Amino acid sequence: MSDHELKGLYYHDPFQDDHDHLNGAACMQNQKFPPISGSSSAFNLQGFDPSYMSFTECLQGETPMDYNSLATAFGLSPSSSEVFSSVDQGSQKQFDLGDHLGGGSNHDQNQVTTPNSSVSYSSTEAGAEEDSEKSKKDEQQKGLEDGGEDSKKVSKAKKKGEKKQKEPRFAFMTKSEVDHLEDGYRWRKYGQKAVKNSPYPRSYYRCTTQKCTVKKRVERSFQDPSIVITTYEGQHNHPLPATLRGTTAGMFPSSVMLTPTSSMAGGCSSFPQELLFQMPHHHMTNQGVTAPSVYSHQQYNQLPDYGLLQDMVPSSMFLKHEP
DNA sequence: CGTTTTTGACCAGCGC
DNA sequence: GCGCTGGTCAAAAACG
Repeated sequence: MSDHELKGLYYHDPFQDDHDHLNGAACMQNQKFPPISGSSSAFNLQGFDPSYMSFTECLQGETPMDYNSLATAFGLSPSSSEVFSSVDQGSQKQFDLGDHLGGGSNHDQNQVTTPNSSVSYSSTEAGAEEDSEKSKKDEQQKGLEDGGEDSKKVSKAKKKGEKKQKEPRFAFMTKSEVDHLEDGYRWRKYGQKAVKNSPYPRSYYRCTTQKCTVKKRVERSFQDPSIVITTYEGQHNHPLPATLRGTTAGMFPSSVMLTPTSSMAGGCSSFPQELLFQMPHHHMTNQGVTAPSVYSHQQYNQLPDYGLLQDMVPSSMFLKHEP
């Protein structure tokens, strides 16, 4: 194994956006957490505190919050193209997930980082990094309509014109036996690829609802096979399939935590169910920036104005799914 | 029989 | 230019 692998620098896919999230975070710095009217707020998970809506709810887009809120919660501003662009472009190719997942050290598992410390993250670096692969792919899709000839193979002649705007994406990790976690939506698998440096393949799913372009990628961590990494891309433009509702609502963790990626495994093990937000601290840590910290549910609730979350803008979540 | 999964092929981008 | 890689397509197979 090469050095970079050992360092876990290769886990880019699900988190290559995370860096962007980070950038998005920077963009969000002046925004407050989505002020949810009355009983709901942010994207906490249901089942724990009724005042919070479930993660699933957020995903569904049924509530006023919708994905936008979730995105916002994650530092993605649906209304901000800037954030979007920074969010979804894969400017970052490498991510030291390895540290988070397996190896990593187990430090600061219960420390609380102050908002200030995370603020330093805001320094964007790739935020304006033009449209990388994403747009290119779009081209691939749309382009080619011209050559209906033999090129029909892969080219799907998509109505060009519309410069498909970058989709917001976010990833989260789930401790689960099953790869494809039920999230309430119906997905159709459209591809599977072997993941570099990992014995586990990555599966590609698309929302089966017509006109819904949401996609998601699911792969298992090669560092910790018990962890499934799910990356959502896009925003559902429809409600949850009725048949699946209810059964999934309670599947998501009830507590929210911000955690140092390196302590993820350990942190998860101490709770029946938990949701952890992983801070995109990759290179940050190298710069001496305080590493993300773990927040208990209570701590989270106590965060004034959610300033912490706001500043930290998690790029991904860690879910522990107990079947 | 309609829908979903499987799977090999294809394409574009990137690094060398 | 070449090889590698991620993402997608689509025909065939599997499934309910």
